[in-house]
Amino acid sequence: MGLTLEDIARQAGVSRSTVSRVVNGQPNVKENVRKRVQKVIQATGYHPNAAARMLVSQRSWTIGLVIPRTVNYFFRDPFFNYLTEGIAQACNQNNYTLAFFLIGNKEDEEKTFPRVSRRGLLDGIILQSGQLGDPLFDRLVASNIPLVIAGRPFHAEGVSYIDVDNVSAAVMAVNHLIGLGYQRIGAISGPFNNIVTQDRRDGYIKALVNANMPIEEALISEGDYTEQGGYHAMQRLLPQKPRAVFAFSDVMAVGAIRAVRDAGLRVPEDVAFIGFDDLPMDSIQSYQLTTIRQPVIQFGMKAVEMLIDLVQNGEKPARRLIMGTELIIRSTCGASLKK
Amino acid sequence: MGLTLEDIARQAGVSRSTVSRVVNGQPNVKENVRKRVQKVIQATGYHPNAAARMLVSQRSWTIGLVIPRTVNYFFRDPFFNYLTEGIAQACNQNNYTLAFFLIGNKEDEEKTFPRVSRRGLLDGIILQSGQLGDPLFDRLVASNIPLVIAGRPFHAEGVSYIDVDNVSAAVMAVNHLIGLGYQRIGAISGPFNNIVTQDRRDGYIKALVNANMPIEEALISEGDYTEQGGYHAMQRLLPQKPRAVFAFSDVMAVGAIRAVRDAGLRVPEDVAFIGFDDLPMDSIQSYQLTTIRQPVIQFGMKAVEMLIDLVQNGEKPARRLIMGTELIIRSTCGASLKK
DNA sequence: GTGAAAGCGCTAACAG
DNA sequence: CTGTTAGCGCTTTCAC
Repeated sequence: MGLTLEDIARQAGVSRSTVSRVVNGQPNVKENVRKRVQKVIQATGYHPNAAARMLVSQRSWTIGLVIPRTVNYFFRDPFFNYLTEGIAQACNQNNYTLAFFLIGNKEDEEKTFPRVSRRGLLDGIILQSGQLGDPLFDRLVASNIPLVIAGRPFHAEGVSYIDVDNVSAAVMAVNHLIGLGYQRIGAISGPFNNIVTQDRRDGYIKALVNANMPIEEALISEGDYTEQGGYHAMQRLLPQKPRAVFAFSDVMAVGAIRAVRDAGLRVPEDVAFIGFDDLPMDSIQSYQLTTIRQPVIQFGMKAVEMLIDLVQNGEKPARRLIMGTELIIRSTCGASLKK
Repeated sequence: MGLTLEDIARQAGVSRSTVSRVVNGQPNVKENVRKRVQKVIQATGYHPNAAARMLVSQRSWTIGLVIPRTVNYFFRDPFFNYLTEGIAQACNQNNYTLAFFLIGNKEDEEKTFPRVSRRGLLDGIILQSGQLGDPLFDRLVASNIPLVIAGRPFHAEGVSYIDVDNVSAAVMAVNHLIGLGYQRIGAISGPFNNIVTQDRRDGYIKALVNANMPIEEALISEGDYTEQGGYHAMQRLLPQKPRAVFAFSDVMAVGAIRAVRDAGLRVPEDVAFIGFDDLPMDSIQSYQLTTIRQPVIQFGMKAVEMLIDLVQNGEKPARRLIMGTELIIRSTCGASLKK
């Protein structure tokens, strides 16, 4: 351990530069010299020192993933597992290292922020955000380091982001229910201070309007993207006698279905359901949920690719990428009953 | 952007050395000079360059978390969320950066391994392992970088690790069932090639032996730490008519309980249950599971602290830390029926 | 207390 | 094609 270019150069009887060229696969090295150097590298198990390389090249080949726990679903929502998976995968493929920053509270933020924004450590940052007024968002934008927001931010001028087309996805979901002939279509939404929630709600309304169906506030029940939340939201919704429900997440759909069954009703015969996410979760599988599939892993990978683009080709103009979704028909929507 | 020590020094009318001392909070700087320098640093928003600091100090203040997906529960098991949370938290507190390596397949491994083991990038590594014959384990040990295994490894000579006392935990679980007077106590285990599984199984057997109860192979049913797996394992176990079951994870317990109910039996009146983990999961909450609580977040934090100890004080002798668990009594064990 | 100077290990002109 | 040289930005002796 502790080998340097110098050591390899000496052993191979060449100069540092030549070894450097070989290490970096550059041309302009005679084949037999290259072979000789490679042999020494092999034999010694030499690896170039990352810090030195970073310093001289002004590139760390590291990107940061910042997850504020205002997005406090980190614990519970497998969304983050898949997002992280996608990001990690893309980092691997592009030979980037992934630095992971989980920011819980204000104190964390103060301690961690300098590391995040310190030059030299990170080539760029992916921020998983979407919460209204996230203070991290402004600080990161101000810190002037290449930045990609995973999820459309509230103030999007000049910032690059990637998002799923939640509005269209919601329209697709509700259209599916409308197409099956259901009249009173309810929604179980997330917290309204959340941009994803707002988009899906917009889509829900848009689909109803397109179909000339009435919008009833009472048919929208606010959940919190947890199973419990879905259960209670459904309990509040039940008196409105919805014939079908669009739940803004599969997890909430499961909770809502439980509430329906506890009330002595059947799914989909009495209340039909469509969810959102389609992450392969153990606890959901048996429900045969009709749902909207988000390409979460792809989403993570694209975020990395966008960030690398920013790093290599400059941050202007800001990049945008909106990803599509897919309707997955299973049994809770009652489509099979109609045939 | 692009400020260097030199710039600050010039603006403050001192030398680089002095600025460096101020930045690093060293003594031997006159108070008024310190103030002056700090003011310039404030005003300019200067941050020292991480790469340069790494290079000269030979310390990256970065640790790597390596998760092989042989441990392919990453997707589905919230255990990793909590472990990661604990690790991230401890990194924050100690001013370390966390680099995250998710290694899926052989190809990933080949691509990523050089980055993991390259000197300069990482001060040390936490490996989440426990799978029999994990090739990463040997490579990492050989790479001679400070290493902590999260979970007791199969070959433990000379390597530092942290683990939960799974044997005692399982004894505690089964003793609880025995104490409630149950006779035929079954187990739903994980895959046998897994060291955690083996330990819990050993504990299960030990408790029965201590109580002079017979060991029946047929009462141990192999699951895979998923809900489905628990369901099917229970279906196979049901003909043995167990009066109580120790499931090696809460998720499997939930699947098993479903199987019991689908068979027209009641929990805990016909079959009592105790699980393992006690991670706060949405989909489990309503079951009121009696279980063994693992301190997963603590576990992650301790792993980081152990690694930092290794980095700072040398890797010899190897460190060991075995953490205790807690019995959480709720309703599935039937304890309340006995009163 | 403070500054000058050396050097961490590497890359990238620039000569030859 | 290959070697020499000059830094990247910082920490750290060592003088003063």
